[in-house]
Amino acid sequence: MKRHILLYGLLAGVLIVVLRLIEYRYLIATRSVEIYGGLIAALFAALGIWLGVTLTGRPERVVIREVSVPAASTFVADPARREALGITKRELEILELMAAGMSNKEIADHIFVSENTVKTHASRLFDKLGARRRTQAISTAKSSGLIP
Amino acid sequence: MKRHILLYGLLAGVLIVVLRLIEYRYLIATRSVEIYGGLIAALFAALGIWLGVTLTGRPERVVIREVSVPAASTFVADPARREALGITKRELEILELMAAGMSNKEIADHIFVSENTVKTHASRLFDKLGARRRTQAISTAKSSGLIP
DNA sequence: CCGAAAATCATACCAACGGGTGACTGCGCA
DNA sequence: TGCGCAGTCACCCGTTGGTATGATTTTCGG
Repeated sequence: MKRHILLYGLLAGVLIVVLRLIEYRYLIATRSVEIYGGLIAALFAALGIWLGVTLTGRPERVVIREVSVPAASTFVADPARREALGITKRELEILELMAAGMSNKEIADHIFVSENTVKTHASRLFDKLGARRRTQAISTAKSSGLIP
Repeated sequence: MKRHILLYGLLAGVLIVVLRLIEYRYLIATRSVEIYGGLIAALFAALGIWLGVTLTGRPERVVIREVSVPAASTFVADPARREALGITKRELEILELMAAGMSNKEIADHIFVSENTVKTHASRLFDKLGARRRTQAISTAKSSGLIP
């Protein structure tokens, strides 16, 4: 800000000096004041525009818009959470299918294993999650960020 | 924009005319060109500043900063969804407790009714949701926006 | 005040779920 | 090569969940 004003004054002074030099050196006719005037006007107008633009800066208005981000779409399964609880990939797979509302038999048919296998996976899963029912397992897994 | 330029030119012309009139009318000494120069400089600088501010001031740059807001906290249970499926308040209550991982007995103790009552509520709920298991009911209710 | 919807409870039955135990097979790592 | 882990499967048994049917009471709008 102060630099601008100083620069402005300095330029004005230099211009005046230049004009005087021209006047004395080349003895330009007195009535050519219009030429000087126009010159000065153009120069200072340009300077003024530059100043105006520089001083006022860009009026940047920041609008903070709260956008509700669908948690499901931004969900990324990170293995860190899974391994923190000692849950294997297969167990997580069964957990997801359970959360989708499938029965043990349906899960078994879906991943091509026997129902007993699904049961043992589920049992170990409940143990690791500290759940006694599948609904409880789903609930805690959800709040742990294990599943969307 | 165009209006500004026109106004600018007009002002310049008027100023020149005024200066000439002053020059001829009062016969001001030739070497007082500095005074004229300073005058013109000041005027046009002011004009330029005004122009700069006016011209650049218009395009207000709006920066939209999207703030991610947890979707879960913005959840509001609207009765429209519930009634569209013909689900009663009590049934929704049982649904929420089911989704929290409670057993029928726990729900019964929680809302001070018998386990049989919870069972009948649950049965009707499954019927309305087209679910055969509680996990499935929770899953569909969630995707329907019935529960968070 | 009356009737429909909602809420409550019971009984019986069968399917699904969950716990416990034991066993077998690959696979990677020491 | 042996050990541990993940995955697979089986059996039994008790608990829980879900369906069907029927009944009573409460609530609420016309």
